[in-house]
Amino acid sequence: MLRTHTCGQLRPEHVGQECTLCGWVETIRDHGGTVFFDLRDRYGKTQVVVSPEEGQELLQQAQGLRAEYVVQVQGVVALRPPGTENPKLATGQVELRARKIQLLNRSLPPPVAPGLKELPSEEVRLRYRYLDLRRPAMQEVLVLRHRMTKLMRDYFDELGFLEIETPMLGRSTPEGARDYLVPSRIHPGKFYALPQSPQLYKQILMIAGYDRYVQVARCFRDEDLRADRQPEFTQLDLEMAFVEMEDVMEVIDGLVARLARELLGLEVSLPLPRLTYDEVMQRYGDDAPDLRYGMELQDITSLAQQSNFQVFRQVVEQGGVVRGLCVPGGAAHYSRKGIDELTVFVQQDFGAKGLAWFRVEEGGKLNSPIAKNFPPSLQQKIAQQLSAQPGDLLLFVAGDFDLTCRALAGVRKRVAGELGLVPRDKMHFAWVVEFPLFHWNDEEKRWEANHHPFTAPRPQDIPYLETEPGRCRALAYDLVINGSEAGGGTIRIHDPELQKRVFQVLGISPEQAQERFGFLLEALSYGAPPHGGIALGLDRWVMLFSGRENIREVIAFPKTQRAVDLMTGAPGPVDPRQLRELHIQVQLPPK
RNA sequence: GGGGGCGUAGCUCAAUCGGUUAGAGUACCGGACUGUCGAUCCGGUGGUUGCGGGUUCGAGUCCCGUCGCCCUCGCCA
Repeated sequence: MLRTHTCGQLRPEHVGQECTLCGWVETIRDHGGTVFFDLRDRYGKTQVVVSPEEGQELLQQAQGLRAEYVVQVQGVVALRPPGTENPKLATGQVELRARKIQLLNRSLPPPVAPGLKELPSEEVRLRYRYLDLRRPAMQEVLVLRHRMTKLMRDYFDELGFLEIETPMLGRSTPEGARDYLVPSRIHPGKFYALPQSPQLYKQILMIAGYDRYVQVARCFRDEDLRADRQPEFTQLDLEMAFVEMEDVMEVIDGLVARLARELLGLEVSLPLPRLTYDEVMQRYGDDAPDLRYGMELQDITSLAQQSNFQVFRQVVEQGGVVRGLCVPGGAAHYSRKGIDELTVFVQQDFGAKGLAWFRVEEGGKLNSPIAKNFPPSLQQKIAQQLSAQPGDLLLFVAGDFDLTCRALAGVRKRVAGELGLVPRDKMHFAWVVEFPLFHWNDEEKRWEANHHPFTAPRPQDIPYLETEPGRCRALAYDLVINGSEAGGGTIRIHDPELQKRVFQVLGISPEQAQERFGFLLEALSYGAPPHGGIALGLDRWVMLFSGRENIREVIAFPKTQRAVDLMTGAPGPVDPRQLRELHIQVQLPPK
């Protein structure tokens, strides 16, 4: 070893000991006669002192050091002179009096480093990720990620789960997200697909009798990126045989409680709340609502119908709804200009026709350019239904139910953020259950699976599978943390006949089903046990538990919004010979 | 594919209504200094204002195009 201790280790008890530290030079304080510098590694910082008594050569060597040089320092641990202790450092009681400095490596002036007072742009941080990762904030989150993953593995190990790896090179299935493809050299014109999730393999494992499977699984989806979405991400994936919904949810409840306790020191009471899909869509317009604050949605369709406001009346006549929410204290916070911005927001982002608004005055009187269309008694009823207080702002969207959900959920999130209504120190966990099994794709005029085509319907809904697909609810459960979809799972279909019926509803012909999932249908025919599972978005969990607002902050080497790795330059061109071997001809899009 | 924001020294930022030689802090280079910890003090180097075009007597500033980064809608079973 090149060192005897780490830079976070030395304490008064080490005083007098000869020791050797290795690390990166942080700030250098050169007084001409005496030189101080902080030596840093991932365990902490220790002040090194170079005195003139140790000789001119050592002093000059110290004066030649620069930020991020790598050095080995041999010296004696000493108590700092009274009054010069540094309470900001864990090692601040002591210092290392250098006797010998070995320069292990130089560094160019770093564009980003722990010693710099200003954090550079994310672009610079990503280009020099190895420097960015030296910062304590990045180390903290990677340590948290490690601890969380280990706690998860320990927890499932205790419950008898086996971690089993599944292939990265699989087969493309056209359902779901766009695949990342890998060409086959041996089979010209054929491709593997990287897994979007280990879904089919884990079902096969259940059939194979490995009744408790878990995996920290890398997944790939070639879709557009977001603040909480990377093309390559990690799931804590698990599957259990001989279980019902509640069994899987209970296992995850236990995991949530343990992680909250071990990582955050929080006690979470179990079972976690269970809400139905219909309920959250009514109350929040969002299947993953942030339940740390209120501002619930209210339906005023019948009241709107009684008004003289043509916009509302027309929408209602055409079968639409009018819904809204009450922004506490919003009347003062949102000027006319601020409300205009919200209006543009719902129009541009969600396609709403507009945003109706009222300022609430004393006695439930509503003030707004459109208030004249609402008789005083109606104004009072509206104010009453939204539990509005003077000074509040009421916002309404009219349209079909789905549109009002999306627009108002967007408004609720945005307004809560702008008014600081989100208690950022709180954590809220909840389950959302009873999702529709299918949703209607209006463009392609067909039913699509809401989760995936292997999701089991509730037994009581099976009779309506063919007649009223929209009425069928799934044995599905999403875990929502602070308004983020943090995990989702389902009970799977284990009956090949039922699976065939679902394929039929989805417009997947028996031939197509055979072609795409023949192996699964076949496997289901060889004694498949009832089974179900869940996948947790590990990156999002780390985000939520560390309070980071961006998924790139919890991934060591993330990609930009255009899916580029700024450090390596991936994706990059390849040698024509490689393409020839893969039988691939590239046709670039016309410019 | 659509909407929005940003792009000036290695890094973080400034530059009035379009007006003189594009400034500051920090880093870097040189000098001074024996208890600092964002050391301090003195001096200095450093610019294709992302790129290309246009308008103008004159463009960092206005217009068009393009590239990059971020947020977002669509998309993400």
